[in-house]
Formats: sequence, C-alpha cells, structure tokens
Amino acid sequence: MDTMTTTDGHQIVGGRNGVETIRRPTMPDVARAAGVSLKTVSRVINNEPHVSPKTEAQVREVVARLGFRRNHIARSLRSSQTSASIGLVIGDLANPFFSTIARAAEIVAEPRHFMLVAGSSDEDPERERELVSSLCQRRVDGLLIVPAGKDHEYLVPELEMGTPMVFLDRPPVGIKVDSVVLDNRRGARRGVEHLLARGHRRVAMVSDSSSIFTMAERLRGYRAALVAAGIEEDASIVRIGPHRPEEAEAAAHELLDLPDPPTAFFAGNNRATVGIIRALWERGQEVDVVGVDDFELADMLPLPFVVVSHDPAEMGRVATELLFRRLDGDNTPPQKIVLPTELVARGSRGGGAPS
Amino acid sequence: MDTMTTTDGHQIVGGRNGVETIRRPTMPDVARAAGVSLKTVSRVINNEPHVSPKTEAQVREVVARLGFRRNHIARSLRSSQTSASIGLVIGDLANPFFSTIARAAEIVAEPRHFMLVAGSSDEDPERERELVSSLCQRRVDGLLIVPAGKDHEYLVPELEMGTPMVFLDRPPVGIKVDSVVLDNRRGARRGVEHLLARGHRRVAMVSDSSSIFTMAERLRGYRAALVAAGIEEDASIVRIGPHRPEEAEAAAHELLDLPDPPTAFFAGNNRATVGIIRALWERGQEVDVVGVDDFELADMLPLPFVVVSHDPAEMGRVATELLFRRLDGDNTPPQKIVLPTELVARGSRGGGAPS
DNA sequence: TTGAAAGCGCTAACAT
DNA sequence: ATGTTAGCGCTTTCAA
Repeated sequence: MDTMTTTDGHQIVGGRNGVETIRRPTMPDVARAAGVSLKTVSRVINNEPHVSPKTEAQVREVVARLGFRRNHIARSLRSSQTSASIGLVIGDLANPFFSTIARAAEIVAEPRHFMLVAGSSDEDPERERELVSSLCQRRVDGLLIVPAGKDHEYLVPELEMGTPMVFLDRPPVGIKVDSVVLDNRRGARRGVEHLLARGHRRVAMVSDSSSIFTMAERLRGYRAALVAAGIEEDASIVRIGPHRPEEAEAAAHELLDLPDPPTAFFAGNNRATVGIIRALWERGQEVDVVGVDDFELADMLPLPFVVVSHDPAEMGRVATELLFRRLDGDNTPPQKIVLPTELVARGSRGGGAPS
Repeated sequence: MDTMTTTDGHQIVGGRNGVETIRRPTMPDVARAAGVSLKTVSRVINNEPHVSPKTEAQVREVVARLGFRRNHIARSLRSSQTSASIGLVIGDLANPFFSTIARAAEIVAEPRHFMLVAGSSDEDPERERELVSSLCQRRVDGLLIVPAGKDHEYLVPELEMGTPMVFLDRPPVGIKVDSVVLDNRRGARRGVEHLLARGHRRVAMVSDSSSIFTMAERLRGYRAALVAAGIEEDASIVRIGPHRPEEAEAAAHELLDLPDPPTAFFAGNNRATVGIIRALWERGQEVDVVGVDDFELADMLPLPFVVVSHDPAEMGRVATELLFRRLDGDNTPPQKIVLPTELVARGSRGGGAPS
C-alpha cells in the first residue's frame, strides 16, 4: 500500500486488486442449471402464472446463486420496445432550477420503475438536438425538454414515431405538443406594478438574453406595466444580456452610476437578482428590487427585496405526470399548462431578522 | 381552443391534435429503399470503409428521407454489450452538492458520447441497492456511486462481471474499488483548530447523522482537535442528528439557551451552517462559526463565518475520469483519491461589503 | 404446467 | 466493394 501526492494536491492511495471477470449469466444459463426450459425461467422472472411452486423455487434458487440479472437491453429489444426510461433535456444540471425539475421528474418516474437519462444543453440549440437524437436512439419512452432552440420542427419525425414529449418552462415552436410553462408575462407585470405602486417612475430592468423565451416574456410584462402606468420606457436603463450574477452586478453598478439613475430594479431571473443585490450591498445603497425566481437563502440576504416566486418542482412534477399519461395512451389534444407566480418578500433590513 | 383553471391555480389550454403514428424505419427498411443490402447500410451508418461514394450518398439520402435513427438498444445487444451510458447513484439530485457532481460527470462523459442515467437514493441503503440493480439490468458500462449504505459486498457479483465502479464522497466497505473522497478528518480538525486558536474553549458541534460516513469523520476531526488542545469533550454541546437547516437552527437555539452556552460553533455540513447562522442572526448574536462545505451566496450572509471549502465538481470530474480509465482497460489496483479542503472566510460584518 | 421455435434490429464473421 | 448468415438475450407465439 503506497501513497503519493499529485501536483493538484490530491492524494492517491493504491490498493490491491483481486477480481476476476466472469461471464454474466443469461436465461439459458439459469435454465440449464435449474434443469428447466428457457421459457420457464422467463415465466419465473416475469412473475407469470402457470409455474408450479416447486419449479419456481428451483429457478429462484439458481437465479440467486448465479447472481442472474435480466438483461434489460435484450428485453427492450424484443418486448414492446419500452426501455423504461425517460429522456430529460435541460439547460444545466448544476443549476438548482433544472436539478429541482430533474428530481421532481425522478420522483414521479420511480414508482413506475422508469429511470431518467439526463443531458444538459447549456442553452445551445445544436446541443439540444444532439441530446434529443441520442435519447431517441436509446429509444427512451418519452422526452422532457426544456428547449434551448427556437424551432422544434426537427422533432416532427419523433412525434410521428410515437415518442411522447412535454416541453417545460418554454413552449414548443412549430409543433403541437404538451407544455408546462409559467405565467411569465403576468408575473413580471405584477412585479413591476408593485414597484410602480411604491411610487417609482424609473424602474430599471436587468435580465439574461431575450433569446431565452422566459426572458422575452418577462420583458413584455415589464413593458406592459410601464405602458399601463403611462410611463415611457427608457432604453438606457434596460439591460438585457447579463447571464452570470457578476455580469448583472456590473450592469447594476453602471446603471447606478448614471447621471439619472433608476430608483428601482426589476430582475429577469435569480442570477440577475443576486447580482443587483450584491451591487447594492457593496455600495451600501438600499433601492427597491423585485426579481423573478425564488432561491435558497434569499430570505437571509442583507437587503430587503421581493421575488416573483414559482415552483420548479411543481413544474417538473406536472410535466412528468402529463408525460406518463401520454405513455398510458391519453390521446387528447396537446395541453399548455400555465403555472401561477406569486409575489413574496425576501431579504432583511439591517442586522437582524425581520420583525 | 378552450381554457380552464384547475383548483391548484394551473391554467390548462387545450389545442388540437394531428399526429399519426408511423413505424420507426429499421436498417432493412433503409436497405430496401436504397436498393442495397443491410450490411451496406450498416457500413454507412457506422462510417466503415469500403463503401463507394455513390452508394454511400444513396444510402444517406434514404436515411435522411425516412428519418432513420439507429436503434441503440439493438446495437448494444449485439455489439460489445456497451450501452454507452454510465449509472449515477447519488443522495438527492436536487441537492447542489450532488447535482454539481452529476454535471461534472456529464461533462466528462459527453465527448465520449456516453449518457448519464441517474437516480437518487435519498440516503436509503435499500434504495441504493435497487438503483444499482436497475442500472445493472440496463447494462450501464460503469457505475458512479455516492453510497448510502455501509456494506457494499452486494456489489461483488457486479464487480466479477466486469462492471467498473467508482465511489464518491464515501469509501466502499467490504469491497476493493476506486474511490474519491475528501480529507474530512483533517479538514474538520483544521476548522476546529481555527476556532481554538481564536481562544475558544467551548466549541459546539452540530451535524447531520453520524451514520453518514463524512459526518462521522468530521466528528472525529473535531474530537482530535479538542484532544490535541487538551480540552475535554462536553457531550452536552455536541448535537449529531439535525438533517435539515431548520433542525440545525433549533439545535443552535437550544445550545445558546444553555446555562453555559458554547462560545463558538462547528457545523458538519452546509445545512448545519445555514441553520446556525440563521439562529444567530435571529438572536442578533455574533458568535464564531466554522462549517464544512461552501455554498452559493455564503459570502452574502449577514454574519461572518468560515467554511471548510472543497470542490464537488472536481470530485465528480476526477471520479468520472477514473471510471473511464477503467473502461479503457486500466487494470491497476483500486485507488483512493483524497481531495484537499481549505479554510475560507465567508459572510459579512454589518450592513456592507467586507473591506 | 411446460417447452420449442421464431424473431426484435442490429453487428460480426465470413463469403463473394 | 458488396452481400449472406448467424446470433446477442430476451419475449412471444404456438404446441405439447
């Protein structure tokens, strides 16, 4: 047993090896060892009727002894082509929004013994198509997609071949399939109206690229609120583009350094919110902020703000249940399910808990 | 197009349906349509040599026209039994620690066209076994496991059948396989020593159940630091068990309400850290805190504290690369890779950024 | 209650 | 350069 340390500070401890590879037992192997036919083994494995208790016990004993595990690949090939898996295409598994969706999907799939095959598109339409292609080649039974692209006609063949799919967070373009989305426009509008009601006339907006459907919708909601209040939009205080919190933070600083700075902020997503809060906090300034998306620890940040909250887990759950309904043969027309949003106060004033 | 609203506030918009199911084209279908043999199609699809450009173009045209997609299930069955997928068993996909690992694994797997099949064990050993069984039935090429159970002998058959596996975060028990873990004990010890160096003699520990390997190790590190400093452990200020932040928060309140309260806290993981910080913040008290695990927004919490930081993405990356090395035929003895930890100041004092 | 034979869609080995 | 045949491990007829 020797130990070494690599340049990156990892310590590696070697052990001994002592495993020899043996062939995986197959059903014929089990049948031979149990002295029965292949079909009988199949019956036992699949809990089919018409097997005598004695034969069954015999087979089960051999199964256990040999460590037999049915080859699901082979089963999928022969049997009704079901791989008992669903494909999940999301933006980034490491992003809590997406991983919450993934987990919710898993929870719905688990009791049906379906597994999740997941891939991150990184918001790249090309990668989205590659992932979908990979998943279809693997013959997943259904697809859950948070689309990055803006045209989904490429999915028509898959649809025709009977692969059910549900879009999440962003609607399909060019095809008619189920989707579960947020009421982005109304949520954003209500968030901005909250600021206007507090007397603000110069409300800045900071958000990720408007090529993302949700961002474009939230921008529309922002504009609708301004129009309804008779306020003309000032393009100099609308910053669409910042993706990472640091970019949003820089944008907020720039806006606050303007000769005529905004008196309030509307953030298109939680990364923008975090960036803005951080900028304000660094400057020791307190400015009203409303941001779309709730996030962990939001209530403990050192400045008060309001979030347009929604439930990603609910989105994942609803979408996955809809997908399974389709798998179960539901042929009703495609649905668009719109989940509500809600204004919630977050953050804190001063050094202690809000009273 | 009609709209209805459900009791839970979801809005459902129905659309029209117009998709008819057609059979998925197979290689023989393509061969027939292209007027060539099955094998020729196979050659084209697999970019094998010895196909005339003319024939190839012909086949590709038909492939595109029919929307042919090779059935990976069938390919897996015949060909070297590789499903081009790796199984990932983690505690909870929605937990950022695990989803970061998953994403890192994905990034390593992507260029090799391997997909991730993931499942959450919820820290339940029974569920861990079920997941492993499901994954093996699906013939994943390798397994990445953050084990929940404390005995992994049940994996011996899988090992013998040649399924490579790498354990993450917690070492295997009863089998010799690769693992990538943290230097928990030393990290914890250094964290506690940091508090002792600041003059503390009554350092409380709050952590999740010691049945989780990492927690037990961190508790050992805590004890080692106390012993080295000649301080006798006071069981009344050691709270092992709190799993959710709220439970840790309650534990912190209880400890602070003690007649002889601790003057500092050591938190076993980030959930404990958050709970403790929240308790202190609610009371308006400022007490030294060191917690294992870094987390997002830690630097913006309203109280200063120190984290024993490490890199979950690095853990996922290293483990997955090791797994692929095994898949590539590396037969060297199993390794145990230990990743370092580091003390980092987080949180902030007062109402502004740290200067 | 049990078993024999065919075949899922592909790749591998061997012709031609 | 192209094609033929066998067979991966299972489920599905169909027979006994």
